Amino acid sequence: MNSPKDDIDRIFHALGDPTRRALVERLSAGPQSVSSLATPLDVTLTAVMQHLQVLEESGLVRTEKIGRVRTCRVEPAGFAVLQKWLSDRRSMWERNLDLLGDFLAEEE
Amino acid sequence: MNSPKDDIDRIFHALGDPTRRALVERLSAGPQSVSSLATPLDVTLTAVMQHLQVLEESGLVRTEKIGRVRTCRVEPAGFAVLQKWLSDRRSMWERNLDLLGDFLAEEE
DNA sequence: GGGATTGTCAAGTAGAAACTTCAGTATTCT
DNA sequence: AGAATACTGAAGTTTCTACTTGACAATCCC
Repeated sequence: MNSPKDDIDRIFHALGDPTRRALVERLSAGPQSVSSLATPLDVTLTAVMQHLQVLEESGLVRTEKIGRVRTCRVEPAGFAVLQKWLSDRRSMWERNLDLLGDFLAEEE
Repeated sequence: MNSPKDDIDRIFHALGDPTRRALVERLSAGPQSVSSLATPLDVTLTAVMQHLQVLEESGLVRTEKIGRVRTCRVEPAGFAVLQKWLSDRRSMWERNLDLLGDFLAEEE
């Protein structure tokens, strides 16, 4: 019962928050621990944890705890869903423009 | 003073709402009036108007009023910004994987 | 002109989301 | 063992957001 519709919902919701997007951007440069992610941000560690949980549930980020440190990294598969949504939209309106072109061509 | 950072912020925020995403998806199939967009949705016309305003401010949708009807259509340029953000992230983590590969190769 | 259609504006409300504090646990370091 | 580090969980607060209602304006149709 985990439809792709829900996936894309969670993904866009996750990226809708600027702090979470900043986390993703920093993780794109490479894996990091929770506290190193928190350091430059002016929010508490708890807040960062909550953001990471949202990101993880959306499938954009994967985390793994070893010893007492939890390492976070980007999960490319999540981004593939986003890329697909974008491509689907584009192909839709491009098809419409083509149809319009055909129509106009037949007019003359 | 309209940095690309703000652009991407508005774009992701706009798409973070499922109703707005539904509007975008339907507009991808072709231009529509506000009321025809509102009909299948179980929210008021006013709510749809508010969503469209957010979408327009984000640059994802363009609207034009002729007579009493406002026609809405997708604005591809807005999506290009989104596509670029996505490509930038991907190229970042791909580069990192390459570097990791090089490092591992030198190990042996 | 009069009624129906289509959209706009202002103000208010309910629920969601982000963030905080604080207390607690597991792990590592000395 | 004791102190420091890194995170976890529960609970409360505040700010934001989606949505509504109701009054109003412009346009179209008969």
